[in-house]
Amino acid sequence: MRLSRYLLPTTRENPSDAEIVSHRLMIRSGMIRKVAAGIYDYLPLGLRVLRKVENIIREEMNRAGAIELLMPVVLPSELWRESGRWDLYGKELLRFRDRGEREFCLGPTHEEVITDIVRKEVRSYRQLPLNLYQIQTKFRDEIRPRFGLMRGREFIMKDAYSFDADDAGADRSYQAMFDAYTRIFSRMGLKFKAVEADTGAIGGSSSHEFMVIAESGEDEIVSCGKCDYAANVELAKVDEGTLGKAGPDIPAVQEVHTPGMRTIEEVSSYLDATPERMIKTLIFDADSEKVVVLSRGDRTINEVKVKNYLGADWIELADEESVREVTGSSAGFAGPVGLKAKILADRSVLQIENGITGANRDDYHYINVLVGRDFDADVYGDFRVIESGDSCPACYGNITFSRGIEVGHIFKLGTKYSRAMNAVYLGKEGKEKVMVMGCYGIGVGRTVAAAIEQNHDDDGPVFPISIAPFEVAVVPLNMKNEKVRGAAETIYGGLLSSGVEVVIDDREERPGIKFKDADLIGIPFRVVVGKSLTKEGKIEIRERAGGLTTAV
RNA sequence: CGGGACGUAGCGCAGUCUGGUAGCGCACUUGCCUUGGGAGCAAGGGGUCGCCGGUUCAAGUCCGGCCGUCCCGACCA
Repeated sequence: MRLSRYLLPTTRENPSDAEIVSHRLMIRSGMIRKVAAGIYDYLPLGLRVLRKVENIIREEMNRAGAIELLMPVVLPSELWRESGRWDLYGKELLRFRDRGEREFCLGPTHEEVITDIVRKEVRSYRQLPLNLYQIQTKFRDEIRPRFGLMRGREFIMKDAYSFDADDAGADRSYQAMFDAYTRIFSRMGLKFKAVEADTGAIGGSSSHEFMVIAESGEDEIVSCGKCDYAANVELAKVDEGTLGKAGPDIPAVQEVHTPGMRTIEEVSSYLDATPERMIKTLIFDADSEKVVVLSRGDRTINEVKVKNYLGADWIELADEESVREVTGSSAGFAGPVGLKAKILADRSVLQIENGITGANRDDYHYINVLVGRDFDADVYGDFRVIESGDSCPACYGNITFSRGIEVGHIFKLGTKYSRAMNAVYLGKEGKEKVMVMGCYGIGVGRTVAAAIEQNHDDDGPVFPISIAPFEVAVVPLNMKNEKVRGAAETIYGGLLSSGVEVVIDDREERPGIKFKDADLIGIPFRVVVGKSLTKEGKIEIRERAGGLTTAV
């Protein structure tokens, strides 16, 4: 490829709307351009990197026995109604009608469609297991798209779906994908970690996220230094250790005046107590029911755990009106004493020997509150977020926290979709059985962004050769010098005919611009033809990563 | 959706407070010069100042409405 004939709109300035490195560099290097919020053009250079990533994914999926197909982007509402997700998926599902007023949506994921295919085309246990995948454009109408390709609304995703005769088979399929993902991200030169994760809107029994370790990651993960436990903090189990015992001689509950004191900090400092003595009381709307959740004042309640415990489809912190409905007071004065509601208590509450909590009356709190004596929860369990200071829930080792970018997510779906949509097969014994499913996604564009987040310097991305847009850049420094130009053309032609992905920067630009651009687009090797050729008959080969230069 | 900010040439910005016929840097075109880390000189081209309405002799600037974009939060694969 000749840069003089290529579309490579590099910029010197950072775009004003890009916050993180990968977004800035993808714009500056001319890989992508924004069309609308969360919607991007892939310019030629960006597309080349995208294709590299896709091809690695494709090779490893095929190697793992998965089969590629392609499903539509526009999906009829009927299939989504069958699974129940037409009503549950919410505003992220972009819906519209065709000229005949039939309802459609843009596909955010394809469990329904693939299950429809398989239930129609697969009849016998002899056809199982089956793993089908596609690499295709998805649309999710995100509340807040951000960071370029990191969280777009339209994005390219590899999604695979496995169908097995039984749980044991499904476990094997899951493990095969786990291994394939490990190979995929390794081949891209990424530092990553597979962590236990919540299944969210996709559902199913368990899942792992593949996290590329990077400070700019939107997810926080916890991992153990001693064993191989690693999990997303939104799901990581908390082992509370030894629980405190109620003190025997706590005086009776007493109401105290706390005018305008709503937060843990305000109340604890007003009453000269530590936050550890507060009983934090939050009201949630979960599906159509209202639930009270308690934790120690210094702990953070984990909505995901509450939601999963309740088996709810959605959950949110109750608004002022709902809080008053449940407690009779405004937010900030809620407490479990005397409350008639479903109460879930994190076990950290059991450690409080002499508690302080809201009195369910504006401007009043209770002191001397004792669990079991003054109130009792319906259940005591793990409802809080893991924090530094907690120990590993698997081995009690020390845990560390880091941030990650979720580039892949694999799920054991069980029979959630196959049962709802009647995807059955005839077993050996001639009996009809429900297929057991798994699904496996990789965000292709996000993986490119993650690779840049993890590997870059001040001048641009440092791509590993496996995903670089080109392998070699031949850079003649003076296009007017016939000798320089001729040698560069010879090298370019030679590399080209031996199958190397090579560009020649044959633009009439000065050396500085050519060097900066070569670095900015992240080409792993640069062949410089300049003065050293005319003076010593040498060219230079320079590695983008590390900057090692060799004269040849 | 709550909070905050922004919208002026392809990009980055000034001008808006205090109304008077739109400017700077980069990029682009032409010429000269230069060729080892985003050179220099000269001459050019490029703008419905986000949109609609209002106030005014006069609106990029003041007022109202709308749209778009970004950040924080909530939410989310």
